[in-house]
Amino acid sequence: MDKAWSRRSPLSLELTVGLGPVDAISHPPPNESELHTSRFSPKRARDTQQASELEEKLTKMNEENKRLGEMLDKYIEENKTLRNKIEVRTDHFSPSEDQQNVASPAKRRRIENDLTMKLNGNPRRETIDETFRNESPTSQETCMKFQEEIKPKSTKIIMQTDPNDSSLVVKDGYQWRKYGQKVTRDNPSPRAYFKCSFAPSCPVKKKVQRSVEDKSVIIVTYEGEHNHGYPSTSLHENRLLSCYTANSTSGSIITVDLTQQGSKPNVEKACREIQNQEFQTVLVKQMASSLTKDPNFTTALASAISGKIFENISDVGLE
DNA sequence: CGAGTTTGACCGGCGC
DNA sequence: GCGCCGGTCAAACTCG
Ligand SMILES: [Zn+2]
Repeated sequence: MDKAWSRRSPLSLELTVGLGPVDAISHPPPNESELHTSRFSPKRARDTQQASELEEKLTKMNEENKRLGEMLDKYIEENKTLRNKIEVRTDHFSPSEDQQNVASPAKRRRIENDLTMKLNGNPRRETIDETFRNESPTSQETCMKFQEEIKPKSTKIIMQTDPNDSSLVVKDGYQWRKYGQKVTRDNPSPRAYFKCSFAPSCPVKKKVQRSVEDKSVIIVTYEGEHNHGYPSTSLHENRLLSCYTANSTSGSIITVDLTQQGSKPNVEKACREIQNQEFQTVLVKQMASSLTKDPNFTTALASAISGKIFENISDVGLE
């Protein structure tokens, strides 16, 4: 396994670098006449200086943009390589190994449960990444686990919620009707089962359960896709959901912080999250899993990132 | 009174 | 075949 990819920690995806200082953006660029028609007026020297400064800034920003683009290309390329290696490894399994690893649906479910357990018990949220990068005697099996995780058309979302809020209600933009609750074997916190309130015309279900170790973290598993729009009119909720749907086809894991849910989104926190190592790890993990399934990965990722950045910019602008 | 929630019963798949 | 477990059903209940 190529360790270079994982070793390049913390995956220096400096998403904010291209934005530069905010004032460089908020000042409108000089128009053509200001740049080129200045005569021998007293203001000329100052204008020229301003113009050259602005041009310099513009050039710098263009360079940054170019660099970001190249970085993105590089990551896409690396993830393609990664995917190829996963496929190669899978192909090299002998039939006997295959039978040992995925002999029956039950065994497959075991593997899934195993993963979920790790997920539930790991507040640092590096589950698959950690499992995947550790080269161990069972690395082939973990490779299969990775594949198992991205196979189903279900999406796991790990949400940070207010620890004081003991309910399992997640405002994701859709309306849900609870149809069951169960205490599962590996988690003392009950698991709640929800159906979309548009059922039976909409088949979507979700499971919500708190993490074993960190009860402020809840894990939401969505199954299926909605065949209708958002009933909710909340912009914030819908933005959250659009982030989810952008990734829903790839069976990826998404981390969302809902601590500020109900009030104004915490911009600084969101911004910090983008730069946060864990967030980046999750992001790149998403990139990897998205690539293995979704040819339109770049579009989805770009919209997810730009959505997050736009959210920050627009909310900062409102301050 | 209707819609949504709670909760014990039930069911099917699986391992032993 | 039996017991375990996750998932679902549906009657009873609650709330607006
Ligand atoms: Zn729906």
